[in-house]
Amino acid sequence: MTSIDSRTFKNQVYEQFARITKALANAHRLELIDLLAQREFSVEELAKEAELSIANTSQHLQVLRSASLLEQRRDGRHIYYRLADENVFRVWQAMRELGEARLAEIERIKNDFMRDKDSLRPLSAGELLKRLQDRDVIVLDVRPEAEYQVGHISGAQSVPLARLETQLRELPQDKEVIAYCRGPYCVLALEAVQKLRAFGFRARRLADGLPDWQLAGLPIEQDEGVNI
Amino acid sequence: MTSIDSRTFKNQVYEQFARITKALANAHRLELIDLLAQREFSVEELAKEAELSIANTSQHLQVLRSASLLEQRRDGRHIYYRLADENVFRVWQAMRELGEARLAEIERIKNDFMRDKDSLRPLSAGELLKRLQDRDVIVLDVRPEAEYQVGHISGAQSVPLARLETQLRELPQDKEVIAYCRGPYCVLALEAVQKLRAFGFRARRLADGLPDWQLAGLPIEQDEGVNI
DNA sequence: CATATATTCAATAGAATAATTGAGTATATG
DNA sequence: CATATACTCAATTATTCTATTGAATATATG
Repeated sequence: MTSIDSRTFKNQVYEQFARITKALANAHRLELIDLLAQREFSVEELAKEAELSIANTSQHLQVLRSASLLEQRRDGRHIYYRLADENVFRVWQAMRELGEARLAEIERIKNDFMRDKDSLRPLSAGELLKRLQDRDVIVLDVRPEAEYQVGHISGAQSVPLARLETQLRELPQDKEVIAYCRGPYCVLALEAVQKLRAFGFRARRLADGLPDWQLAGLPIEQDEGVNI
Repeated sequence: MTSIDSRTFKNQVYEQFARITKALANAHRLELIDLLAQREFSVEELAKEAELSIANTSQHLQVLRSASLLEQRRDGRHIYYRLADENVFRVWQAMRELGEARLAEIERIKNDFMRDKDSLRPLSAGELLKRLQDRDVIVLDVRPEAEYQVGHISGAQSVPLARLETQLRELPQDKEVIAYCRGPYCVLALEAVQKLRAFGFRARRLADGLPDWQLAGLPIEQDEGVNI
């Protein structure tokens, strides 16, 4: 029963952590994780959102699952995947911060895309929280309704992008409208802000998405009868 | 000057983040990062610590550097590498927590190795802080002295493992001795505790290493004239 | 200025990864 | 119970990654 030596120990430990980093080492899998931070999705839904083939999506999901980053459940013909642990999102969040801090390319890509789309600085979570307490703003969750139901910023109303124009008349003109969506690389809030401004509203977007808000411990609500 | 579409935008962004995750997707590179969390090291030193060939170490370092995770400086014939950003360690820390939470293998490997080596529960940082304030313990930094000089827990004394036996007589017998080292997968504190107990001291180790202590904002000191 | 040292570079071979295709499996539906 | 749906599996090909080897480069030293 002789114990392993310290080099073997280190090799084994770092090899285990590398299982996780290898599972994360792919752009599509990062996008899948970013989606799964919203709610569980079926393979089909994920394939559609990430614009991948079903078989390819399935294989990527299995890579993530075999590194223990995802769990699945079957419901009829569908198999739903979800993040196995809050720490999965924490790692992605830390990675995002590292990338934003160190990779100038990311800044450039964002600027390229946002050019002319979003002249105003997005709000931080802290700023939004304060303005919510002052009852100074209207907050719109512009993600698909299923994601709103699983959890949303307290006081936000669900206005999926597709329904935005028809619901415009219900919004008060005197308050600034803040739109938020999935996260900093989700384009829904950006598009909502553009539309709102085109119709004469003062509108800005929240810098981060719901998962960041939630992890920061800020107030959220969920629709009744929804199991997370 | 037409802006890119949102799919291209997402692909580009996630591809950038994948540059980072790909750089991290290797056990040896994770070990190098864990070492570089202590201080800057030359290629030669890193190769020796991680038990890799020089050429292989150099190539791994360049992979990390091209993902902007490391920076280097030349001093004479030596090239010293360091973490480019505190966020690099934060990512590794988040990864460690995820692995400890999700990979049962890690628990098993640690138990295998620690068996008979460390019967007592290690201290958390919070516990050590309290006991330090009560002046209730002696704290030993058992890392190589160069790492102590760059930064150490306030009040800790430098007792590199190799010098431990000769310095034993200087330690008071009436207080518990707490040893700490580089991190949870560093074996130095474990070995120190074993030795101390063999000589009749009450001894335990700190669960995490200096970088975790430092990042938590807990009190550290550094030797004069040392530039970090 | 020749030599030693520390590191990088280039070439190579073997291993692992990614996307596609088509077949296979489990569940639901008429 | 045959058929459709949702997903997984297996095989293939192209690509990328890893470690090794030996040569090349930059700096220090006698």
